[in-house]
Amino acid sequence: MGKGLETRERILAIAEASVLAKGFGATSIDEVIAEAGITKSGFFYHFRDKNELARAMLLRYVEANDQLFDEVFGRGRELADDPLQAFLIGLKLLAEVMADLPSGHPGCLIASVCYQERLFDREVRTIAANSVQGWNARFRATLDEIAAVHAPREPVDLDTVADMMSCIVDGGIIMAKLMDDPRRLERQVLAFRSFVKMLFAPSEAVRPARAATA
Amino acid sequence: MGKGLETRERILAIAEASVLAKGFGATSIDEVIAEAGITKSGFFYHFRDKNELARAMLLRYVEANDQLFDEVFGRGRELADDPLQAFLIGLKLLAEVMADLPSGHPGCLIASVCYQERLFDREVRTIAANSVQGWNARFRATLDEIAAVHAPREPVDLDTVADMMSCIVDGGIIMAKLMDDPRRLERQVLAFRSFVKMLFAPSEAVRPARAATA
DNA sequence: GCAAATACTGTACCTGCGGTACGGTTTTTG
DNA sequence: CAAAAACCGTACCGCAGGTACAGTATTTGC
Repeated sequence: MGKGLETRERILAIAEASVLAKGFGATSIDEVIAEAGITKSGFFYHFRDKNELARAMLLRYVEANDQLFDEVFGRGRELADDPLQAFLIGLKLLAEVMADLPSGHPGCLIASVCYQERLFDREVRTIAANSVQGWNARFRATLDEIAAVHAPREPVDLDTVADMMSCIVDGGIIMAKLMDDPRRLERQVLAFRSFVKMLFAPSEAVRPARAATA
Repeated sequence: MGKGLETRERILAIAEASVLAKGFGATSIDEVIAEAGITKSGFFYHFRDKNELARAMLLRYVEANDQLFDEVFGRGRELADDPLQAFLIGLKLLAEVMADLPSGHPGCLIASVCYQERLFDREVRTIAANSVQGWNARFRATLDEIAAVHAPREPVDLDTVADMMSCIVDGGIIMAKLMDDPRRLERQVLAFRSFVKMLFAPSEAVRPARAATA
């Protein structure tokens, strides 16, 4: 764990914040190195060019998100045996994490890349696409487990529901940033949770009274 | 309708495409004027600076979207008396419009602005926020009409459901662009439609058989 | 049909940034 | 203590945003 990696990490964190606030094209290397307390030469020692910076940023972002998902949905599985309940708990935890971010979610790097695709080489775009595809596959697998136990109320495509998770989060982030109200993101995640609950939970019209509320 | 407005419109269309593909910061005036077939002086005759260009682009985008929503949901109201059915028809039409775009949805300018906020003055950000707030208010009003007739199955906040509409579309656009598959956006809109349907439509468990499928 | 807006063109210039090149220096590490 | 790693300094190129301003073509109202 040399000092080099530490500097590299600092550069990536600063660059990520800048990209999420101004976009990749408008993120100036000069500003990044000024904030990181290094020189331009130092920067180019770590990254060959801006595209390599983008690649490293994306990989860092994806890894952090993977870890977060592992954490909340793993915890869900620890707390409930039923796959539906486990997923609902995970979503609740995820919503809480989103709400607890000090100054709101800083933004989704994937979305940022998506809205500036022409700035990146194919590799960067491939990383972005594959990452989201990975998350969708993960949720799809979870939904399969759920559907094996609870029959869905509406005939919806589970791939689409899995996609919806990512869509809601990305859309919620935009909404929260736009309105300067972090709770909007939390509410969107919880709304998606309601959707899943409604889709798979036994109808309250059939079994009223004390339905599961987890 | 002078020739000036025509040139102005051409500039705006070209700039919008560029901004959605590369971001505002990376959109060069030189490229825009080259494609528009005018000179730099000509550009600055129409727009004082890049920020004024951004303002005009946003207003143009918002107006076009307003028109689209008027169209599809107005048509929905023409085809059905029940507010729920009218909304569901509107959503179906919207999904069709999204799917029929020749090379997929080009992107949401609002989202683009949101991910490059630091590049714009407060006015631009205000326009973006107000526009989305306007759309949310519109959908909220529609949901109120629906809720007055059909009791929602789950106790969800209607403001959040209204927000969800914008979130799904923005998220769906990102997903579609990322995966290079326009149908993902269509499917997300239809999934939201299923959500609304499930939320307000009478339970099929209670009234099975020939439930409305519009 | 003519004057006055309108809608531009052309040229020249300043600033700042992304990026390259490369030699030198400090710091860390085996 | 030597070699590798992690930087610093400087000088330079080309492009882009933006300003300034004088001149010209085109449209429009009367």
